[in-house]
Amino acid sequence: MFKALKRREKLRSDLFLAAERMIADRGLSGLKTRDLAREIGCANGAVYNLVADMDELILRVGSRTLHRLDQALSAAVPRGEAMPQQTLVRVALAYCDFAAENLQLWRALFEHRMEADKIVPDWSVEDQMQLFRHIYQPLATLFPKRSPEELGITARSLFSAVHGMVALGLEQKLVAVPLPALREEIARLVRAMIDGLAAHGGGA
Amino acid sequence: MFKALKRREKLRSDLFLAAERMIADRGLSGLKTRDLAREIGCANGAVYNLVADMDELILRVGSRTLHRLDQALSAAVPRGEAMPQQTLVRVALAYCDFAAENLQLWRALFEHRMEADKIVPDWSVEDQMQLFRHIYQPLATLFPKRSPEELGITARSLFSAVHGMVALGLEQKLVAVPLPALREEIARLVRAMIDGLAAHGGGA
DNA sequence: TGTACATCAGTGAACGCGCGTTCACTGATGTAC
DNA sequence: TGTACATCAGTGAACGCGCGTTCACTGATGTAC
Repeated sequence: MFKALKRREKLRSDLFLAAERMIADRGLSGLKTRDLAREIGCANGAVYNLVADMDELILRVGSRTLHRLDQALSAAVPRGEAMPQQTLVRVALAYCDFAAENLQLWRALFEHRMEADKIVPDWSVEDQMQLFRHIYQPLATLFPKRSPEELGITARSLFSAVHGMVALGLEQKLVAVPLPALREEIARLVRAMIDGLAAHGGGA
Repeated sequence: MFKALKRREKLRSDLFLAAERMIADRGLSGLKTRDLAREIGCANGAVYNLVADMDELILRVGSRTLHRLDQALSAAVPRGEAMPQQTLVRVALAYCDFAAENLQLWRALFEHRMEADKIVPDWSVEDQMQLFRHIYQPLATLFPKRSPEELGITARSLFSAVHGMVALGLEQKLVAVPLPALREEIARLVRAMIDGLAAHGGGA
């Protein structure tokens, strides 16, 4: 009974690792149940003893990716960094770097869509919320007078803009921008947005 | 012979219109050959007399969308607008509005991926290039000293950032931002980026 | 320790569905004489 | 004007592939007595 439980756990984590590797190598659309089963050494039906369906599996991998991203963003800001502007620039660049180094896994976070009726589990939503603090907190120190709602919107705008630049920058379609140039552009964007906010305030 | 040609032309444009409506209603993944055939009143095999395959059809619809976008952006700038900053803000907002009003068609532009080996036809690439002038030209008047390469990168950055805000803003996931607020944020972003550029120059 | 029984992970063939694309055939239209 | 023939758009059934998911069955593991 002990052994059985252990085995089950082992197989389960093997499954997650295999799925992660498969997405990283071949993209989200390259993830196939039969390949996974072969990879972890079991019949393809057995996958459904470990996981309810593919959606759950993808969300689990996504969760791992988000955690690693969280760590990367934390690591990017030196302990005791006093300037929130600097922090935001560093976080944005770390985001860019993470996306570049984990291209397919990062893309999978945004590509995956659940069927409309199925609800995203709480733990998955929580993972996403957690990350927001990397933007929210520096903004809050930078603009202590602003309301949480204003800060929330600003944080979202900042993220959206940076995300857009990373997404199109890494696409390499049409005009190919080399990574260092992209990083420079992102840093410039973040500084400009912060300056703009400082100058004109949060209201209309 | 005349009649046959006419009929063929008619059917072909019916096909494009039906495809456009179908994408607008149900999204790119809701586009099915059998539905199209029924819609335009022919057998499903006949679709392949009008168009080589689905990729071509989607690109054709995309082309129409890009042209309408082009017109919308042109219309957004009053004749004789002298201030390029204003122009850029207007263009960005018009982009946002167009995306909001043509949500699925606009999404289809970015969702569609051809198989790696197939090449995108020239006329399709050309459509995309054309649009860039709405950003490039105001930037060129604003910063007459900068090289075309610098301006190209700046234009791309500006577009990416605005596009990112529109894309995530219209997604309505997690935090839902109302459209007027989104527009305000976008205007702020564009102004901030321009100011930032004016202040710090184009180099590193 | 041994026997009978229960449980449940594991198996892999088969189900089921979706859907783009092909193809042998038809029938209407146009051409040649 | 009429007849024989050629062309080619149009037909719709069938091909082919991919692939998530199910399910009747097996066999190993654990429990009861």
